[in-house]
Amino acid sequence: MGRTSDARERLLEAMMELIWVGSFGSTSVDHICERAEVKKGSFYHFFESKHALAMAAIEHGWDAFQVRLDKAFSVSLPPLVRLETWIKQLIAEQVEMKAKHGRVLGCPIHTLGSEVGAMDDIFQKVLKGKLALYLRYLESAIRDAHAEGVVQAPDASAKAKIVFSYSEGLLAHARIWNDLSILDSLYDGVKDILRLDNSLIPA
Amino acid sequence: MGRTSDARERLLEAMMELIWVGSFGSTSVDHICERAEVKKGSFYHFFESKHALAMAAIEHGWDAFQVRLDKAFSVSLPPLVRLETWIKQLIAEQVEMKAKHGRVLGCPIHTLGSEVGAMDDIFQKVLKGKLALYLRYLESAIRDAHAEGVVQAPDASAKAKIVFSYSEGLLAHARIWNDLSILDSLYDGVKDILRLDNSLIPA
DNA sequence: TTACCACTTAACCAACCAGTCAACTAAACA
DNA sequence: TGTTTAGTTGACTGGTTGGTTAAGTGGTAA
Repeated sequence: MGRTSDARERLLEAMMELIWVGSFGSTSVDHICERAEVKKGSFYHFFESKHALAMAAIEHGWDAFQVRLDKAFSVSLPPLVRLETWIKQLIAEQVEMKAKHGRVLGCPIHTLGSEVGAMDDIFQKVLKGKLALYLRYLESAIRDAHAEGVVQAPDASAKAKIVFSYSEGLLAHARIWNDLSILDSLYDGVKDILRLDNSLIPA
Repeated sequence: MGRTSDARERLLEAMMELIWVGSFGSTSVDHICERAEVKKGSFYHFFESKHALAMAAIEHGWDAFQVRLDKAFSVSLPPLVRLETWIKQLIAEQVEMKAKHGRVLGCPIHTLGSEVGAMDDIFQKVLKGKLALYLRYLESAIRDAHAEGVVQAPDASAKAKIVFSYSEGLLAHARIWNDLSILDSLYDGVKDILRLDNSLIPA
């Protein structure tokens, strides 16, 4: 009963875009509504607050992201290929966003998490959950790679955390410099951390 | 002539504190004035805008930080001791801030830089300058360590960038998790990246 | 065909935002 | 001691903030 609408989806996507390009603090409800072509009353019909929309937008964005993660880290692939695909996807996404918005955007979860700090408990809980999930993909691939003997990582969990922090740090660096070429070193950096002399892909 | 005042310094410190604990966006001129116990009129007597104060506060905070960097990375010390002192200082600072504000704050320049992205050119120029300067300390110590043969870093510049991105990523991680213990792995992580089996300090 | 209700619309609110200003105060120096 | 002037004060502005409300509109399902 009643009419249908895609305003909810348009709001989710506008919010994600604005938070990613700018920040949570710099994104106002009016801006979101304008971008989504939705009137303010409709906004509050679908979401009870700006915070609630932000949470839903992160959740929504993550779901799409996880599909790509599942593909990149498919257990059907050799572990080194998984890692290589992950890096390729990551860079491709940044290239796409730079083409779209003229800026290197980095990782939205890390950027948003840094911004709000531990100021908002519920918010932070969601972000921490996603980041922990992300880390698991890396850890599993590195553990498998170690088991195959193609990588030196007796403590796969510790190694994954290093790779993860490094990649997030580098993404933030690229965002601050607004320079895609900074990401060129990601491939070699991960190789270095994992002690791979040759290509990630075995010949 | 005319009276003197330390209101300028109080404003600089209040701004630094509020930006570091929260964010630029969440910090209002009223908050700054309240924290610094300065009336708004006085604020605009010393600084022409909130932006201008933020820039001055970063500059002011960096100057104090650089004194500690110069001490930690003193060429009089063996390169590995420099790196160890750097990590010790970094952690000590985070411990101090957590005791003071109840939160792990991470690196203010990286956090602020991520927040404003490339949206504010002048802002970003200052932040990039500081980060580039910071990187030089690491690079020099790693190059010296390699020359002494105590570290495996034929490309000291590349290695320094990895260590730097890793440390910034880890700091952001600790901020998001609001957990000091995350920083415990910094020591081992840097050792791993630099290929040091034993303690950083030679026996 | 009609009744219901999910959705839409625009006007509205109090609080807050960055920034202005003119009158005022007191410390430093001659 | 008197003059200068850097620093102080509080009231003010116009615009924006997140959020509310009440009256409508039109698609859907019975």
